[in-house]
Amino acid sequence: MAPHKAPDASRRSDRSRRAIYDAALALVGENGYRRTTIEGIAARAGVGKQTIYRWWPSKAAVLMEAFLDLAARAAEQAVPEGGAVPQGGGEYGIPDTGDLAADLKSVLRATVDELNDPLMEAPTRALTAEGIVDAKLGAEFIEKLLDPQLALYVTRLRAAQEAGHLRADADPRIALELLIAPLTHRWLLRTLPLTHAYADTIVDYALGGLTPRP
Amino acid sequence: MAPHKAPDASRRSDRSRRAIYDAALALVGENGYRRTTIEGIAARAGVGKQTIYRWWPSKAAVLMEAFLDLAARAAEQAVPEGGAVPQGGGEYGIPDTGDLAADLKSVLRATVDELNDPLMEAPTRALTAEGIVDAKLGAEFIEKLLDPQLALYVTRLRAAQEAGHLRADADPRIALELLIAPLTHRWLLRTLPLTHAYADTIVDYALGGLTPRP
Amino acid sequence: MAPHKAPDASRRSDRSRRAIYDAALALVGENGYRRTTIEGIAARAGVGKQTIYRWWPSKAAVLMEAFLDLAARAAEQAVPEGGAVPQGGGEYGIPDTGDLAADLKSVLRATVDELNDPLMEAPTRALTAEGIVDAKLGAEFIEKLLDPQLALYVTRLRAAQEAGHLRADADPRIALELLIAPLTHRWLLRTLPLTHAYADTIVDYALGGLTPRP
Amino acid sequence: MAPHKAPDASRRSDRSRRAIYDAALALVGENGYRRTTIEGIAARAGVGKQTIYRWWPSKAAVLMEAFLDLAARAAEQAVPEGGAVPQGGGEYGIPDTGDLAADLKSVLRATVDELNDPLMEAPTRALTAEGIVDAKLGAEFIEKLLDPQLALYVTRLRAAQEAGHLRADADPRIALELLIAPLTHRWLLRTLPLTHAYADTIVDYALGGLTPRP
DNA sequence: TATTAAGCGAGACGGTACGTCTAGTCTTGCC
DNA sequence: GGCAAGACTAGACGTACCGTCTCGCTTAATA
Repeated sequence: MAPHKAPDASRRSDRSRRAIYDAALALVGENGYRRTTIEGIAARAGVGKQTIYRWWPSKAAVLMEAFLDLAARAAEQAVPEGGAVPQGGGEYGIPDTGDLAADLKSVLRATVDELNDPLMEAPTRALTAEGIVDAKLGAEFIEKLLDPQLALYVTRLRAAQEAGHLRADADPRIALELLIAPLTHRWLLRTLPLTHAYADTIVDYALGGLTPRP
Repeated sequence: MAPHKAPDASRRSDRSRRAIYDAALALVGENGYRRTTIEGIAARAGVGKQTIYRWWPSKAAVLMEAFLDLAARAAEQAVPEGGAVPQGGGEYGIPDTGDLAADLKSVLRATVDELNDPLMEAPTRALTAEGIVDAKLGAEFIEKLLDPQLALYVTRLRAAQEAGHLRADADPRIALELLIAPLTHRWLLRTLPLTHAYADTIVDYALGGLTPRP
Repeated sequence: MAPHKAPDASRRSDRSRRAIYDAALALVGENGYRRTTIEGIAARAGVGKQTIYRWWPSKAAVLMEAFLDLAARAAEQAVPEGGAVPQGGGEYGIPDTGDLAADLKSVLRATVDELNDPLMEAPTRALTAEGIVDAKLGAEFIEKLLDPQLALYVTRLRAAQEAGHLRADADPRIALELLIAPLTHRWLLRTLPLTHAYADTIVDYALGGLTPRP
Repeated sequence: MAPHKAPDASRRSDRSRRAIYDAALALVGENGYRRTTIEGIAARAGVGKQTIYRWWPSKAAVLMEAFLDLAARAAEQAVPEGGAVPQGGGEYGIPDTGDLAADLKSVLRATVDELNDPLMEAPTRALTAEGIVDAKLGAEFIEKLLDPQLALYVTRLRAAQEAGHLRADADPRIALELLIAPLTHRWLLRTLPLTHAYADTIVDYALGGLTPRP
């Protein structure tokens, strides 16, 4: 079952690992995912190709880890020393001011900004596209990046239910998708511009429903 | 004046074109998009490589056209000879029985089935993923495949507005995204299973809203 | 039996072939055989690596052909237009002045000079060494380069036998080895300097024998 | 003052050294010199790569020492304890029965057998070929393996001169090459089979000369 | 007897070249 | 002039070794 003996992770060079992360992210940002090559990453990182092949199975896996590392470092910087460690990668809980609509709009607007950030765009698109085609990678992407963030919505929506601000019979997981999916849709498919106004509208429509209230 | 002389489309071999479509779809279905090569398509189609490079700018473009052709042929078969030609690729208008929720559920369930069809899955995913990364290709994908379908929703939702079944101040375009995006989200990202029940729930939530009605 | 389909030799690029010969010989001369790489040859020749791998099975084979081509071109230059084409690669018959010893000394001195020519040394050594280890290549080397030259000696020695200048019962093939082998030995193994005087002595010893004449 | 500190030979592991010899000879015999790698030798010997690099400058040097060790062990076995230790590697002096031709034939026949021994063939060819290209290694090869053997011939030939069986004006060193070189030539270049009969003929031709005796 | 310093097995590292594969261009000869 | 065929330049792929460099671990000789 294990045709290749695994390398000894305890002797792994941290310097190389970080250099590879940096090079991978930089190159994807500069040239796009397709034109980024493992040889290029190795050269830019000042690293032997084998050092990449030893630790990662594919270019996509390298980029994924680089991305996760980026998120983790961003998190560390945001919550300096011993704060209440958040669960997600980049989201630190959804505020609960008592006004569900306002709270959701605030978070979704932030998400819009994040998606529109040109620095993150190339690697995020690359990774998402890769995950769409490669189921294994996609599962990892979902598990490590997306699910933790979605869990925060579930928490907030459950609190809203307890407060009577959300229908008791609504499934928070599905409700959340009603809010998130339209943003993702516009961003991924580039159908129409992704704006704060759009985020607000989505919240209004989703919470209030589309049919006329009597 | 033009740097590359354009080929004379009138002398183009139809036999080769069809053979290339077939080979492309078959190979993507069998081996996945990544492992499908232009050389492979040419060999399978019994065609010179140059015949592909002469008429298409990229592997993705070949697949896209093959896909559109497939849809067109399916349409011709469905509406044999001189019927009212539908605008979209595979959707022939959304029924209007007067019951908006039922009509939407019926259409979205069909969409679920289509997305779950293993035959279509590989090329559709490949094309979508490619469009996510390659903006030009993505635009073509949206224009030729997605937008015509979405237009049908707009038509149906406007009719609903006129009938008073949909809020008059709701933007049909955004309303439609509330319905479609969650399905796309689950399918693309493979977060959770994509079922008829899910489609129904989405319609219910979207139309009725998430907050309690007084 | 033929796992790889052979390329079509009639469409082969002559320009590339010659460029590869030149690059191979130059690089071996400059850096030695070990440090000469196929990648290096391709780069220097301005040629894709595949063009080398398409036509030759190994670096040694490339060098061998380059060497044979060099010899052939030298031959063409030496015998301009329609002269009596010589059989060997670089030797154009051994003179027959009637004085066997003088003729042999003259030819062997020329051989000494050739072996001591620094331009030819590196590739010749490389090829010979490769042939010593690789039997197939060695056979080709012998057949195409060495045997034609040795045949000239056989011819001359037979003439000497007919003239009574060589023992009638001596095998010309073995006699020839008595003359040639000591030069080769010194050159290959670098035991002692290879000079004209040595060549003369070898001829004298071989012809006259080592035991005292009564 | 010394850029690289020399390793302390007194603490060297004899077990490793022998294991390396064995592995090197075995691998060259099995796979040939080219396909034998230092990593392979280290792995087969159960030794760290550095242990090889610490004590030898090159793969060829390892093989050379392994070869010398093999010869030495063979010698020890042949002359058990305190006998007159011979200088050469495998040759223990040339017999002097008074019949020069017979003595030389006997020794050259033994050499023929040695060269035809399939066990020794691969490493000997590899080492010789390496020495042909690498002058430094070649010099070592000559000094440690070839010259001691040739010295035995010089001794025997001088004795023959004193006994009047060899021309007084003949240079023993050159005479020896007349005898040895043809055998080496056939073996190295594989031109024709190397047999006892050939060895005999060489002795006859060399001693008696090629020209008719009056 | 404890300390220390070297050789050692192991193997990760930065590199180079391998031989293969595909991209996209160019050329030849058939239709 | 489009076409099938395929040779061409270019360059990335993933692998194999190179020679260097730690890492703990024995294993002397020293303190």
